[in-house]
Amino acid sequence: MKKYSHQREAIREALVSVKSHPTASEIYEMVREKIPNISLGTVYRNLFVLADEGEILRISTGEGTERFDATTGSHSHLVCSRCGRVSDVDLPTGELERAAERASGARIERHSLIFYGVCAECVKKGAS
Amino acid sequence: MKKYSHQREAIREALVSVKSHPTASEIYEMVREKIPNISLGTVYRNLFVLADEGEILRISTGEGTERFDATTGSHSHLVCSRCGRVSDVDLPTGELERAAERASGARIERHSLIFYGVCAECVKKGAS
DNA sequence: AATCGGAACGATAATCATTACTGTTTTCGG
DNA sequence: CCGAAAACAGTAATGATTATCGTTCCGATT
Repeated sequence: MKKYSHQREAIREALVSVKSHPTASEIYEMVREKIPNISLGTVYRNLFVLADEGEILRISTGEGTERFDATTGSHSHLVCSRCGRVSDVDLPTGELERAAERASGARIERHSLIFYGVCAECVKKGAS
Repeated sequence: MKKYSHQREAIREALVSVKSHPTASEIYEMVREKIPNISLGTVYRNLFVLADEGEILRISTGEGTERFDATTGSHSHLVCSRCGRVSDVDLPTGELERAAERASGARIERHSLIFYGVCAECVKKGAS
């Protein structure tokens, strides 16, 4: 049976409370303010549990570290090559999976769409 | 100045010779048959050089290890949850980047689109 | 309220892909 | 052929993620 733990709840709340897409260690630091002696392993374990339950999203940007996102609705991500931030991009991508199934004959369950470039904020600051 | 090395050429040829999407160590093993004492570091270094030059593609599937692809044309990938293989999916995705630029105001340079599911081959074998 | 088995925890060690370092070898323009 | 730049092989270091293990907590059942 699945059990409630306030560690898991604190981790989820920490993630929900930010609009950014923190790494496991960043979440670890956030949660440490509530539960100072929480273990990094616990953070990882619960992030994976939450991701399996579909409560949060795992994002692999290919830029080093895994990131997590409390927004589970279908959306894409942008990795800024200038500031490194990962932000959300709202784009209707529902058609993509069906198109890919037609093109490949596979049974597709989910997808990950990540854009790389310079975010709007960094474009505003200085030229290229 | 950039210099020619037959290690780099062997690495590129090894990658071109397969339709799969090997990891750095798999490429290392392939190249070892031609250059038995090549170093794994050399493989990594040259894969990154080739990727920077745009001669090959780096693929981060989020399933542990980085993979490489000699096919540089715009296409997507499918990661099979049954057999683990990574295969190509030909899908016109040129519109995506423009749509994302409109939605986000960013200047987008490239993107990565990865599908997760059961590949056609595994669907044929046994039911779900 | 006390009990018990399973789930989760904290601490810590182990993995393992990727990077960094170092002294030596190769490439290639002059 | 010569020398500086680039690349190499070998190896050590890094750092994120995983695994282990003895202990603690949760919650259904008495």
